[in-house]
Amino acid sequence: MQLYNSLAAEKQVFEPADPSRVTMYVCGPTVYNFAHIGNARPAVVFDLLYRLLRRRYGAEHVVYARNITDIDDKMMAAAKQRGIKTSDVAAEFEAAYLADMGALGVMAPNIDPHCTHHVPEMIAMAETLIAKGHAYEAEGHVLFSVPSFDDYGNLSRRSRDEQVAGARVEVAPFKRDPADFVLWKPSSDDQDGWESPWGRGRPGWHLECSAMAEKHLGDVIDIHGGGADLKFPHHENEIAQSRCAHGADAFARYWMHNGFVNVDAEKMSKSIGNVLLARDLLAEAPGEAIRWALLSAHYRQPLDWSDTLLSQSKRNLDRLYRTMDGLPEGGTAEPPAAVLAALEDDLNTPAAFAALFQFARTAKTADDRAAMRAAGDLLGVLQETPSDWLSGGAKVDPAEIERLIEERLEARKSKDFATADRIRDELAAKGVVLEDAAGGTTWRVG
RNA sequence: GGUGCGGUGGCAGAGUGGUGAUGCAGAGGCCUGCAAAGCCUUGUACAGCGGUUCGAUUCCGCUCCGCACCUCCA
Repeated sequence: MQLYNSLAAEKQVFEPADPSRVTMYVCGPTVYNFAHIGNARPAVVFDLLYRLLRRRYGAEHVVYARNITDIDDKMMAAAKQRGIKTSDVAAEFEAAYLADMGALGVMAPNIDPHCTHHVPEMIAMAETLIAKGHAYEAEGHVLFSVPSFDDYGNLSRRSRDEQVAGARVEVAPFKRDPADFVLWKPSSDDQDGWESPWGRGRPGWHLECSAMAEKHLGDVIDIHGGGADLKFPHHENEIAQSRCAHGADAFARYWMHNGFVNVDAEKMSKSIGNVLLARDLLAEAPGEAIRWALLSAHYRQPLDWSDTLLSQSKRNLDRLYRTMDGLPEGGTAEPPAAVLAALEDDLNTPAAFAALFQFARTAKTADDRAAMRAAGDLLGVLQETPSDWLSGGAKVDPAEIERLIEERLEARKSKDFATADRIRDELAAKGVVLEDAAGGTTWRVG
């Protein structure tokens, strides 16, 4: 299997350090709001990778951790505004996140570490970094000393000079170097906080992932994933923290970054008002169609979300379900080799889709149907029975449809095509499409 | 200003130094009472200008255009 490693900026053959324990960490959501379609993309992309790894190394040999960030200033602000506890905000939106991702076919990771449960580990890591001379305390803060880590900037390919020159944010006076970042910061009485050697405070965002990855996956992990925007500074800082704390020459061996989702060619943002929530999309389209749309472009490319994309995705799935519906059941098979090969080539989902369509065109047997289903298992689609999918969303009672089909059949027998066509048109107006095949008339939702 | 990514047919979107993926939409045909579905056929696609090459959409250079990131946005 080949994966594009952001750290090396090239596609590489993936070799886990230990095939009996393949480790993967992905930056999960900060649970202060409902997940939008952009949040869904990494969840879906790395879910696909998880499925591929499980297939290749065995489900019991893959450990996937995706954190829940439940300490955050935005969350505290939301809680204060609503007069509830931060933990209540977290619980509400974590549940919503899991429900929405589940509807998109995203499997639960093996581990979903919560920041609030790992504060002691974070404090310990900060202490280690101070002891090793990579961090220092200043005015209740603990800061990471960027100049103490020579490889800082390797992932994002930025030299320290450039960063300083490009800095656009006012530098806090207590920083020794403008690039230093916060590991721990003090909390006021009305803010959430934990006791620490530096007083009551809370961890910095970057430290959370390093500490949780260390605890659950070990000092060096195989794959670390996340959105492209996290490459700098978040992932750069994670590398600095973990490598300096562990004295290791690597944190994650492979770094993977997914591209952004735009909406109608514009960046999604609250000010434009074009933020698409996953739950709203799920109300109007099947989860599989949304997932298909998210996978229709290569994960490293930007994806332009639109109504057209979503409806085309639905149609693509209709086509595959129709093919499966016409095949006998009961076969067993592996996914088509071309589909698997495309996916193992850096998750080339568009090529995998193309291979699946080509396979579908010549599919004839129950085993072929099983192979399509197996490909669907890997991609996280084609999980419904074809008849359920094709009749989904019908606004007419199926029994009524059957009665009208019978009535039309009688009309056709007596060559009363006017009546036959009237019945067909009436059903079509309700979204029900009739198909006269050799074996009889079937219907589906158009 | 810095760093990185990208510009492929009506749309989406892979890929490749030489035989023009795939899906949707379009055109023609088969099938059908007519349709639908399916199948077959079809389409002046690779931003521009140079260079390397027997040959470039694919490699190199330049130009134009777009996008992202540059301290807590997936």
